[in-house]
Amino acid sequence: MKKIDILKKLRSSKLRPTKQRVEIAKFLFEREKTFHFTVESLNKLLIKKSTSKIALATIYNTVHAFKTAGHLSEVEVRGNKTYFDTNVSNHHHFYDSENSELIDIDANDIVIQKIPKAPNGKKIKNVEVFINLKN
Amino acid sequence: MKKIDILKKLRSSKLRPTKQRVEIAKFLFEREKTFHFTVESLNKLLIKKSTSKIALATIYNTVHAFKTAGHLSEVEVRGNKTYFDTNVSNHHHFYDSENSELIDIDANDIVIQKIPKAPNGKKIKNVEVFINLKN
DNA sequence: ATCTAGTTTATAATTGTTCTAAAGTGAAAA
DNA sequence: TTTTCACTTTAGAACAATTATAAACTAGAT
Ligand SMILES: [Mn+2]
Ligand SMILES: [Mn+2]
Ligand SMILES: [Zn+2]
Ligand SMILES: [Zn+2]
Repeated sequence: MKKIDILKKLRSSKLRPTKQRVEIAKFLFEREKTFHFTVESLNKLLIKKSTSKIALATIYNTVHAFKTAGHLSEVEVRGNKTYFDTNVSNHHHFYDSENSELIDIDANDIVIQKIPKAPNGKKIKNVEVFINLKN
Repeated sequence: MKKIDILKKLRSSKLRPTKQRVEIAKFLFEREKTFHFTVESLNKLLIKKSTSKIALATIYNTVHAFKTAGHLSEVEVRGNKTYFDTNVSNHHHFYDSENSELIDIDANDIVIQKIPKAPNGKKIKNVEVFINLKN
């Protein structure tokens, strides 16, 4: 994803392309593979990579804004930190608890044959599969 | 589960059956259906139910001790609170985000037909399915 | 250039959880 | 039994993740 697309992405979400947002967006979205992160890990990586310091509150604000805009999704992982995911399509995960690493699984790589029907008055929004790994 | 069994459960796990542990264990395990809770919710319910106050730190200690002993499992739910489960067998969950409620799904009620193989050097520990609900 | 709503920032506040260290207690040993 | 002591409970402090606050800053419309 090129810089011009980053600007489009922000503008189309009614997010002003500020210096901070562009820098974070470039870091998150200008990559080939899915990126899974916590705000803490993202903050550390941004400190290493860039010269200008971005306030932690801004990283929280921006990540939430991107999530609300549908550019990021939240992943459920054991622990008290929140994990985010640049892959916003419907997909599944391996979870390697040794190093707290998430690995994407394409939606088509898991086929569920039998599934219970939703409780009364409820509908199924989506199905998420976690494959926990060990060594 | 009767009181005598609670005492056995504690003793067999090398946990002294103190007043507090017995009270918490009775509350958690003397019921028909699975119970999903957070430490916060458990604390509130214990305050309502019982006369003698149990320190919050004791509830944390006890819940962790029960988890370590294999009497409770931890469930992954979106959010920053940790959820526990009196069902320690391999099973799945509906998750109703409207009211943050978990509902058990028996392991046999979900059949997975196709599953990717674990990454190099890793093995599959277990597979957890979450069915997110909407209204 | 001016204006203003949106944004960033440092810092405080809040929330969930763990730590600490002093007081209390279950149960084994005397 | 009484004694003893490792285990347990407890209040409160500490810590970690996140959110709120409010003042300074800025993108972009006019
Ligand atoms: Mn989580
Ligand atoms: Mn969680
Ligand atoms: Zn992913
Ligand atoms: Zn359950």
